[in-house]
Amino acid sequence: MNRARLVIFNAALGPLDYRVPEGMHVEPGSVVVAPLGPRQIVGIVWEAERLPASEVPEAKLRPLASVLPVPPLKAELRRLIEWTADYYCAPLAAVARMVLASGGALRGPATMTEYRLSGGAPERLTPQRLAAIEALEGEQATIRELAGIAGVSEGVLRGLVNQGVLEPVLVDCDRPYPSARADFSVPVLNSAQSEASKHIISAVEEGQFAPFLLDGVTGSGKTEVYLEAVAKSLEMDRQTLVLLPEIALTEAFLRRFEDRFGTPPVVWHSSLKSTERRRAWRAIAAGEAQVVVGARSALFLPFAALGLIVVDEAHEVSFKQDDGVRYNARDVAVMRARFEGIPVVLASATPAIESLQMAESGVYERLVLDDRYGGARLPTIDTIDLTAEPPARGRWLAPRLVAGMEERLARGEQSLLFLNRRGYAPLTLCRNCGFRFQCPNCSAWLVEHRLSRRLACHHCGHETPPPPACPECGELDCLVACGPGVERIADEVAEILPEARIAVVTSDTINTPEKAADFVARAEAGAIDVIVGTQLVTKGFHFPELTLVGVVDADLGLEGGDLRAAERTYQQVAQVAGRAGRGSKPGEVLIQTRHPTASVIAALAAGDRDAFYEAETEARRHAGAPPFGRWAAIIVSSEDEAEAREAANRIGDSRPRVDDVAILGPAPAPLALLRGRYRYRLLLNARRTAQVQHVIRDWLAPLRFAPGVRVSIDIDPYSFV
DNA sequence: ATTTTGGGCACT
DNA sequence: GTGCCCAAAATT
Repeated sequence: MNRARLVIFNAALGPLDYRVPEGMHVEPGSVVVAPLGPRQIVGIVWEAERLPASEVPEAKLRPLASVLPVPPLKAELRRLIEWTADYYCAPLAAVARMVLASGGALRGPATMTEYRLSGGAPERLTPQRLAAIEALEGEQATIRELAGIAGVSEGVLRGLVNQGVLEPVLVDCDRPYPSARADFSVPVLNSAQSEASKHIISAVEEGQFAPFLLDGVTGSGKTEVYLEAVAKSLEMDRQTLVLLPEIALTEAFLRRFEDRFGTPPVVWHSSLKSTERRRAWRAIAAGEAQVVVGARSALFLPFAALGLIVVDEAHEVSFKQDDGVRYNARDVAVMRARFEGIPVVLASATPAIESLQMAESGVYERLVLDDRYGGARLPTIDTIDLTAEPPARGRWLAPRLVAGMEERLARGEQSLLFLNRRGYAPLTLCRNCGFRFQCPNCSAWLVEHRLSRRLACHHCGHETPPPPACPECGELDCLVACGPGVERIADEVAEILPEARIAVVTSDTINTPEKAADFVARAEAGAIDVIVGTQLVTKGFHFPELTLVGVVDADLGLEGGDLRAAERTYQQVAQVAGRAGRGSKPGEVLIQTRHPTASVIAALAAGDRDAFYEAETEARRHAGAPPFGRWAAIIVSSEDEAEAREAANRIGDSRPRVDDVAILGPAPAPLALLRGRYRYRLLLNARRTAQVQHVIRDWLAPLRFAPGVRVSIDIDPYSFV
């Protein structure tokens, strides 16, 4: 009898054995439907031959129900799933589910009915019918489309269908994507660019695992470099995956891609509609999608013939997924490239310390672009010490920054103010009694948003309109906003420069691809004088008239004791600084800070990247932080505070003694209440060589917790909330 | 995760 | 005996 061992889509259950009925063919990777209790469930065949018949008695096996009409998952992808589950301590089923993210695609081709002329003649030839028959010669489309082509009503055509003049044709709804052409518009690269791209291109030709760190200053033309490698991959009929951190602002990238290859790439992100998702998924699995540009979830797509992976802005924190399976797409991308035997390019102007370290130790090949493209110079950077040059009372912008903006406005140039804080004010309190608006579900203040007239929690989405009176003391009109957000900075700019045209760019205002495209178009056309934005504006934009960048509060990211705070601040400020002076006019960057001598700020001001990396690398080495040591977190949460604490304490009490692993906690997590769940955390700091995952698995395996208690493991954590 | 089973208990 | 609640077991 044929057995198959399945990974079924149920995170709590391990692999289960089934009987393969007579006449059904399955192989490892086949996607099948299997009975589980009273339900039918999707699973992936993990092993199909040489299965030990012993463990589960044959009589207990139920037969597989069906094989789904999709190509079996390749061994390389199954290996990636196993590695990801193993490394991140996640259930195999949870990782496998990410691969089959398009439920619709599993059902196979969706069809729709189109019509074409059959050659027959209608019983009565009315003028409309005659016109339609003449107009539709050689056409095939849906009734609606044909009606448009022929200029008659759909009713006329339905009449022709009834009489057999138009015949139905079943077609696949998922139309093929237009072909990208490697030779559509070949750019002229400067010598540094062509040198770098030569390395990647020859790796694509060789078709072997080869990791690259494409390390180029902002504006140096990294995209052109890797697009030439994409062109080579296209020529070789291999697929390419380009991972981008924020899919919301990829309009500009898609346009560049289209300019280069004559057609936009296939896009993949979480807010695709189900029909788009199915079309993309099937084209990727069939090997027809040539280039896929996607968010981190695209990493687990079932490419038929992957030839190259590019991770653009590889330092970006958003590549780390922090719910469900907690994985870092940058690192998994390198593993996928290794399993597929293909090159992978990590591109960044501000690489993560971990990536630089890999390059320095020779694991990654480092390709450097030192100069800006087209002779543009890097901007001059200066700090504004807010203690010495304070803003006017009730204001947040120092006089020197204001003067700079006035100058730019007078010259018809653009300014950009960066503040990584959405909304109007991060805290609202009552002037009378001191009441502070707090989220009922999270340990966080509610952020006032004036544009949308609401108080909002940025962690759980809780929203409430601002009340006219204090909910505590009942005093009317007593609420005061504390601290600045981008909306408040925009208000301040409007007061100082009443004639300036201001754009607020945050995920609240730019929340669709259309709005993003509109913003870019207006900024390029010079219809915006001042851009006020959050991290959304730190990367990807190329506005030649933008000559002044102001960092409103460079100290913001340094608060809170996050392990990567210094690195993230450096990256954000360096990236946003890189928006200045990208055209022929020189750029200037002014960084407002209360700690101008802090090493991060000083390095930024001196434009001394190496100094920052050296200091930060030393600090990491000293702290046993990545890449010299490893961190892991165990997060315990429950809607019941006592249950969460009790579970965390039980985990803490049974901690193992391991030489190379220090275990800290449990302690309330920095966000002790998040989305209505109380959270406790244990932190592990291990030597690089320690088997942290084994330690954690062995530690937690025997423990059982109350229902409603969730224990999640975060390997290489980024977010320390 | 979801469904089934079975024990304990109150009630008839 | 029956119904009900909840915990434990099973799901191949």
